[in-house]
Amino acid sequence: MVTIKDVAREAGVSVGTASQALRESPAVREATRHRVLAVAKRLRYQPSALARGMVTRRTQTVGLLISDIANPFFIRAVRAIEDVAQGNGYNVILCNTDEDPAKETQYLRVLMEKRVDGIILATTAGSRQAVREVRWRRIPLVLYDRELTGVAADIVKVDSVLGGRLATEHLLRLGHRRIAIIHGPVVRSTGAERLQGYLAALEAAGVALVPDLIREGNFKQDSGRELTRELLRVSPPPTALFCTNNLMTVGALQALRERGVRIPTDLSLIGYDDMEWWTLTDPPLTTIGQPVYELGFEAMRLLLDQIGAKGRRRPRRVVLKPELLVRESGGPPPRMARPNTPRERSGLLRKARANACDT
Amino acid sequence: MVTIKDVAREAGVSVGTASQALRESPAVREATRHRVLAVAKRLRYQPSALARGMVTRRTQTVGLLISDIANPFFIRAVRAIEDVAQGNGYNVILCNTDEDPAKETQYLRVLMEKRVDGIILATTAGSRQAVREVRWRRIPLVLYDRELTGVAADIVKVDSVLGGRLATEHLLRLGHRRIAIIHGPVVRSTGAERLQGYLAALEAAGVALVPDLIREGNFKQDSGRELTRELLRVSPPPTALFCTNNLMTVGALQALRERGVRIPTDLSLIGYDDMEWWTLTDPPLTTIGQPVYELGFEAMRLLLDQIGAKGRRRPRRVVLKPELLVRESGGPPPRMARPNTPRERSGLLRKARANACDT
DNA sequence: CTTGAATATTGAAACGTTTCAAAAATCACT
DNA sequence: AGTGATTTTTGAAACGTTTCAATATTCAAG
Repeated sequence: MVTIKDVAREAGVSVGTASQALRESPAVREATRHRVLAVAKRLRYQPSALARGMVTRRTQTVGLLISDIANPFFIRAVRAIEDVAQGNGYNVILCNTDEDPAKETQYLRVLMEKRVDGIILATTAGSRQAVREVRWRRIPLVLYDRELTGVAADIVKVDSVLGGRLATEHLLRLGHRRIAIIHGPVVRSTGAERLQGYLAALEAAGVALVPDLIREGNFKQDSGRELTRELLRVSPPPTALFCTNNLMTVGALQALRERGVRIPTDLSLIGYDDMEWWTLTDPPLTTIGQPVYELGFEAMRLLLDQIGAKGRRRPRRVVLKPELLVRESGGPPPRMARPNTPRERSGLLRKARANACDT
Repeated sequence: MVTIKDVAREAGVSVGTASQALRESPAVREATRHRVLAVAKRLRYQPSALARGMVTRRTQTVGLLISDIANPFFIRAVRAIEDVAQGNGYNVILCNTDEDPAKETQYLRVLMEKRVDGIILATTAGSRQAVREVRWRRIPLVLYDRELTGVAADIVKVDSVLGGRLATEHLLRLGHRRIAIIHGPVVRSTGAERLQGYLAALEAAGVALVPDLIREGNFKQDSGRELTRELLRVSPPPTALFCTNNLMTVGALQALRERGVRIPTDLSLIGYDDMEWWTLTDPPLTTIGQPVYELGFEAMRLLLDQIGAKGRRRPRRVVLKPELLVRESGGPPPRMARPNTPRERSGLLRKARANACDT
């Protein structure tokens, strides 16, 4: 491994001068700088970020913990965060916690050991102790998307209560009263808030709650599929379903398709988060959209701000607004559309009838 | 920042002993070890990976460069690679090059500066110089998914010539003769190979090539959409389209939908790579599937093998097989269609008829 | 008790940088 | 040529670990 010592020797200068020259310090003479740079190039000198980090106490690296790398919602944020980081001379170490608090704790430890300059965290809410450690060490921290009670840190999020309300009100407006929800884990702030918005909207409309229609998923595809299957077995079945994140919505779509339930004829579906291919599904999906890029952008801005700040600032909050994106998966409830029996909605029956039609 | 010196002082031992104790070396007495560990915990001692890395010349970190983080194909590989890495005590730094050679070059430099123990690279093929540097420094390297001519390194890939042939033969078997292809950049080995498979299949079937039906995209969604629009303007239009990666296929779907082209009635579409939600599109898509998890798994195994190896081994190649996944987006070309009206299969028509039945 | 062997601990070098006070070289004036 | 000011360069400390030869301590046996 060729070190700065080799470069210095070869260029006939001291190590100190070589270091200065390589970092374009103005304190070194033009001629010397050229000589050193030439030698460095010839020897293929590559500075060690480890050594540099030790003495400068800066690594120009930030850690980014997301809870699901398969979720496009986070991926788009990664883009934004990377863009801003790159533009400011920072590298990003991306860690995927898979909604697993143990993994989150472990990654936080690794990032601290690597002496990152700051951390952006979409928490699973199960790693409070580790997060406290981060704060205790005065490592710049920005919470992303999800709150963490009891931890005073900067946060960037979307108003999920509003999101839950927008979705539910939309369904109410269409005439639905039996509205099912598959919400996320209530320990995650997003899970709790979207549910809260749903409840608030129903209450405001004077619609009674049906506990059977309220199910807690885990923000992953499988739970969306499984819980939708369960909901379809409830009697009488819901006329509308609100699925509170994108992956669970994909799962719901699978279950609905497998049961032959027509959207929105038999059931209205509203999802959460926007995805490119949701205009390609059958039918295109009505969802709650979130300003994802902005979210990531703001998170990184806040982090840089903390890194640059002298003392401790008081925590800042950035709360963005979600919006309702109406496409074609919402419609009036079945009995309002047509005066036929509730069984009408059975997928099996429909298929049977469709076949009959064909003959 | 509390260092190992503080721990040693507080525990009444030398720095050397403290170090040993913390790493559970058997050369330190039980009692001493306990004392040191207790102090470390109390002081919230956190070792510095930087300092450790300097002296051990190991960082227990590997770099993973993928070319598009929005592409589920790579994401699933990331999972596999992370799983294996984690299981062997390694961390992964994930870098997204966005199919941009400049970014790739830059990331390779950063990873070398960070002294990662190895690199897994899905190359854009535009960073040959930087990759040579990696080899020159004897940093373990595994090429992933894509070849890089002139660089002798381990590689894990899928046989894309075969993939291209399987797709094309499937369309030929359905009776198509005007088969369009949107292939990837021929500078990427995957781009070139899939095209090659397509050409070989056509030639073997004695079907003349139509240059107008052969278009080069960039593996991103936009190019899929744009090129599909162009293909639809060719006269006479193709009866089938082979889209050689998943994102371009999404783009193609958008273009087809926007033009009201029915699949497979008006046009048969075959994509590449499997995605969860491709069973949810209208219609479910026939594609070439690749053993993604295995691909990642093998890549990390090879890398660990290199890291553990003494001297230089001769490069290994792992080539996996793709498979044809037949779903519903392929059918006979329009004029060969069954005696009943081709429109029969149209999604719109189906809906209309279903509604008619209901009344 | 001694003694020699076995076990545990110490202390210093090394890893590759940056930083900065001090020394050296150069420059601009007499 | 001498002087003081200015610009360049040097050399060593520091960053926080690991490693390992050298020393110190403990143990078992006589």
